[in-house]
Amino acid sequence: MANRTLSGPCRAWPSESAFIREVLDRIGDKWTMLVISTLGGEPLRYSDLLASIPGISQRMLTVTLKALERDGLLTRTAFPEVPPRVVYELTDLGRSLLDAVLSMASWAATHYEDVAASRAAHERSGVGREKAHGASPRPTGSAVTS
Amino acid sequence: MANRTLSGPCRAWPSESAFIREVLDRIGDKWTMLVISTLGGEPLRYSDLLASIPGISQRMLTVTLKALERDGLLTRTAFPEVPPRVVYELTDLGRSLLDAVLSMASWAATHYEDVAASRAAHERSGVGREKAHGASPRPTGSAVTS
DNA sequence: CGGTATCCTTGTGGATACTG
DNA sequence: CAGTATCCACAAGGATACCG
Repeated sequence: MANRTLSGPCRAWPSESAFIREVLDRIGDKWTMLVISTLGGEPLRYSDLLASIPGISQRMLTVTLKALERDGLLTRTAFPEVPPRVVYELTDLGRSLLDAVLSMASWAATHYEDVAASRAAHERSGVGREKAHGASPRPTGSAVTS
Repeated sequence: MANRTLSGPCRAWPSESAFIREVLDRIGDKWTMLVISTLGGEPLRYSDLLASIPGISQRMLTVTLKALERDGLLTRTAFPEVPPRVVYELTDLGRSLLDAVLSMASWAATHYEDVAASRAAHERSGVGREKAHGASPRPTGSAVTS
């Protein structure tokens, strides 16, 4: 589980933007989270990762893996055989992040439909059209929740 | 709090890539997490957000807020006063995501130094040089952990 | 098998100016 | 105050070809 150090009351501190920026710049790209979560179960080799992550290109897999290795989130182990075999595995640090990633995935799995519904609703009441929410009589000074 | 539905044993299922892709495409951009975490404490108005999130442009704040509103993660309430006042507030759905975001921030705060250290180490032993890790006694067919 | 190298398209987002 | 509109730069990333 992720440490719960700072989630006492549900209150976010403003000055921590820097940390969020940091983590975002590292794992907020298109593939990093996917690689981490795929590697979460067990060590995998290059070709396995390539196959397990639909849509990723060789280039991006390599780039992502190198970045993660540099940051100490995974290890790359090459066996000098022929044909070559290379295994990637999360470090403890990597696994600690995995927990946060799974927290995200969990949220996505749970609330996916809610988001989809909201999107659909916004499309219906639509682009350019005024949102036809049932007859709010607009008393003086009433706020408009768009 | 994030539901912990799928974080039993620390094992990631492969087929959930789709969900991670979803959540990533939504909140993986440069500002979304920052806006959510900034809005986590209390409702804020446009100008507050602009001031609280260092480096964000008007354009990106507007774009991000609209996307979040569409997805039902926050509400926009405009008070028809002069000068205009608009307040943004997380919905319950948004707050549920906030928890996962804080989980990320927590990880960043806790492990930031580890990552920085690893990066520094890779720069030192660096680009082109072999990593001189102290004598791990490799058995026959020794794998190379780069 | 496990990558690199190169090229080139695209999306993201910054700067700036203007509006209700 | 709270946006919109327009233009543009840059880098992320896909396609393809090749290498040890």
